[in-house]
Amino acid sequence: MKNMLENKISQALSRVAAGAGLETGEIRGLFVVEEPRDPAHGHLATNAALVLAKKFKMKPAELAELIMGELDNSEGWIENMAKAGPGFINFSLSLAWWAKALADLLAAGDSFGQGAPKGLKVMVEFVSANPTGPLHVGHGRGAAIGDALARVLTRAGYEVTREYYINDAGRQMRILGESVFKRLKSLPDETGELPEGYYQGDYITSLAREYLARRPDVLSRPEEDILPELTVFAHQSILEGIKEDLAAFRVGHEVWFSETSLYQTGLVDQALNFLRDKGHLFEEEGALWFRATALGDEKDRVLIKSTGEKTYFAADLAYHWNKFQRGFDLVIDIWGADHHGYVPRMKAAVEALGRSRDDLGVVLVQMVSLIRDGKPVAMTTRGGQFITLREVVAEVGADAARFNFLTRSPDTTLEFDLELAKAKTRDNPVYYVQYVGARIESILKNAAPPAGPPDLGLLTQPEETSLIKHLASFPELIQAAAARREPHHLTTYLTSLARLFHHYYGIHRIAVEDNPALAESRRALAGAVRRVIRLGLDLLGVTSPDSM
RNA sequence: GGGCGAUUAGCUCAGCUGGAUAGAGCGUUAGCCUCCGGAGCUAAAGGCCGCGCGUUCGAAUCGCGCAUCGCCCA
Repeated sequence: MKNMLENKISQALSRVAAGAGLETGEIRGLFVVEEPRDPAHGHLATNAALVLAKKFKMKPAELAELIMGELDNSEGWIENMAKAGPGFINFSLSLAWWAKALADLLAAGDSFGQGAPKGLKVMVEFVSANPTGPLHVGHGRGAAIGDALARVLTRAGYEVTREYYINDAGRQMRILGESVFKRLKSLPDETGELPEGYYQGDYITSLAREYLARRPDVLSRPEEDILPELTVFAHQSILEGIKEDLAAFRVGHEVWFSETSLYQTGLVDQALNFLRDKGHLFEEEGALWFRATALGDEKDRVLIKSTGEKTYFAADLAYHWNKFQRGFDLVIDIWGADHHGYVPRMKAAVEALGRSRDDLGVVLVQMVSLIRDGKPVAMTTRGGQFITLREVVAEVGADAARFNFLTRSPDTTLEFDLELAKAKTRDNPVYYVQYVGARIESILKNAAPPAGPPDLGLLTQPEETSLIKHLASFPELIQAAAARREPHHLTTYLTSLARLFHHYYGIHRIAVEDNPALAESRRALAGAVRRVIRLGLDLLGVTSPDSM
């Protein structure tokens, strides 16, 4: 509906441009729907700020005059027009405009905000933690962002696949197996530190104990026999744990992609051959290199070391080649911000593989620090002292954890206050938002079924118009969040919506006893709020209970 | 030394494809429980949007430089 107004103004702009002998494309317009200056007016104003292309040097005020003269308001959507200040035109939209917006929302039901299919396949690859230990809090933030982004993209009209890349090849796996082996040998003593460079946590001890219980004869066999099976056992056990943790966090990947499979199916060699044919590779000092500097990276990258061992990057490159081969139009990777140096390399690789570098989108997620009692909680992966995602979810619940992970922009570090996340008060945004849903359910539950369609024209209070305006911007918000790959805008939106409703509720009675028709209209509005709260929370992967 | 991100109210943060008087929550202060869910609401106080220069009719938003913090690389 905002687009309708924009179209009208754009058309007016075109006529002005033609009259002034300008090309339409040389005029820029910017339109923002805003609260009215005078809230008592009861309408919303559209602020049209107009900027002419620099070379024509037309004053915005002159242009504003011309636009106003050209605007077609034969349908009466625009109730009031007034020039307000240099370059600004205020449009007050009629109540009928907003009543129709609310009617459209109600008619759309649960499909409200669902974007038309874009015909684009998107992969969101996220978490992808090495299966060498349990997921920690930082992984949780990446998981929440990746999963919410996938939901938002789906709602925006993309065809989305969630994927987890399992780094189950190479050195890390070997060290994992050896770590368990060393711990196995030290049993029943489990207190001693393993040597430097080995994984230390309690989970290593648990794995060792578990394996010993399963195969009591394990230590009587030669080391080269047991190491491989110990490695497989450890990595599979840990992966199972990761899957359980993610499931408890309501995160589901459709595809679990194994790094090892890239080698088994020959994809790495195929990808390297492809690049060699395209002239992106060269040999030097016995190693095979990717000429990344030609595509914007700061140095060239080794793909096969002089020892013959392929690098992690070689596998990752093959993996991304495979992603595009599977038909994805857009590939989004969610990485920890400490991998940011990897971005130019991967972009260069994507370009070398024959795609636009923009076909790969990378979302970098900054660190999480946990706060308890106002003090940071120490989190190191060394020495087994780290807070796992499982512990956090067990303590505060998946709803609070997810919502809190999604309150901030990915590129700012996040302080996660454990006490606050558990609080059942206004302080805690997730409860605040959920509370609105429960409150509305309670209000609607007490009402008799409506006799007929509500008269939405009765909703003339400014607080009602503010609510409708906010509700009506939901589809637009989803598109913006998808385009910018920033699901955290949903939390801001929902918190605002909750505040608007609480405010409205505090001022106006919904179940007005002496005016059943008005009560019916207000219940319809409340129902619309309830629906958008539910839809919005669902995009975050947070539940919206009917009672709390 | 190079790179990426951050810097907005006492605290934690939104807002950034340039628009009118920069927004929330917490905290502080003053109010509201015969009232549809008080897990709530009303209001007040609180800002050189890190600093400087530039582009523009207009900059928290864009560009350049500097400072501080975090991270990555050498």
